[in-house]
Amino acid sequence: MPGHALLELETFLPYRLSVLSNTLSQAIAKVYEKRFDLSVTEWRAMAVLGYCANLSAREVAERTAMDKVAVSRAVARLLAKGHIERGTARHDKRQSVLRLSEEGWKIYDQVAPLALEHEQRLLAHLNAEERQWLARILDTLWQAELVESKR
Amino acid sequence: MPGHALLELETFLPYRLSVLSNTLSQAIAKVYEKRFDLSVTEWRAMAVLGYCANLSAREVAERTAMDKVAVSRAVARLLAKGHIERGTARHDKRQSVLRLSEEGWKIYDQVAPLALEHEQRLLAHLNAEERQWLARILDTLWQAELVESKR
DNA sequence: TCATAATAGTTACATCTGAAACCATTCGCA
DNA sequence: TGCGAATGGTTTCAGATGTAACTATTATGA
Repeated sequence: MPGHALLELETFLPYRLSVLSNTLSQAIAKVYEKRFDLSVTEWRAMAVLGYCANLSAREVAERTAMDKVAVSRAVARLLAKGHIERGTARHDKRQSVLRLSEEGWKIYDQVAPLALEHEQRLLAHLNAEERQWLARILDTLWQAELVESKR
Repeated sequence: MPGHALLELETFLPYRLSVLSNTLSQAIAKVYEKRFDLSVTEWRAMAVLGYCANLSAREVAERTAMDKVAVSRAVARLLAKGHIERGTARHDKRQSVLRLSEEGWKIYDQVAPLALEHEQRLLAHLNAEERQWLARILDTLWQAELVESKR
């Protein structure tokens, strides 16, 4: 095809990242979606609340990189299922205060190890040197892209 | 939180890949969605057909990592817009044969350079050594994850 | 202190998406 | 040959998603 730009998907970074990340996320998701009836957004919210309790919905959105509508819906479903509890911030009645319930913790304690295990299985294919480079490179790209996207 | 697994999203590989890849894809998509009225799936199909013409829908699906329903719909819309042409395989009447139209090429020739440029802008933040490591690591993870996902 | 703007979160609507059912064609094999 | 299974592709339906509009509350500043 003379005269046309050469865009080869197989070696195109955004494409490769996208496919890799999707198959990876789905592989983990498949497990907890069936077994615990949790969507990806729901699990993300739970994951972040398991790591840091008493966040507002906005804070959950920031930390999960989901938008506030997605968080609102995930929170509604998690409340309905009894996986989280919601209070209101004393100093600002607009803000909610979210945390895992007793039940929520039980689920978290099953899903989190699964996720970590999957990550380890994947990282096992890399040696120590490669892991360090990967971490470093992701940091750099992350920074660069976040700056770009805010312009 | 004693006794609970420590899953920190900020350093969790699948999560980092997912966020990075999404912001990256969206950044590029935003441009051609507005300017050329193309969805991500539509552009993916065009990209692969620009690189290799006369593919069947199934082959497009394989190369774009989209499922066949998504491809079917993207193809339908691209046909309606006149961006691609469709024939039938001589040896198998079930299979379609897809290629960019004259019009399609005109759009491809504008979007592909944009995408490549965005990739270059991102890669500019990495030095030669980092780029090599990244390519190598992605290869490895790609292989590993595809094998996993097919089990 | 009051009016306006900004923020937290929800709702409504239109679009997108995936799973499963579906049709047409081809393959495998007795 | 011919019949059941497999394959390529489309349609349907139910659920997910993003944008924009909305309510309630708090911040700002004349």
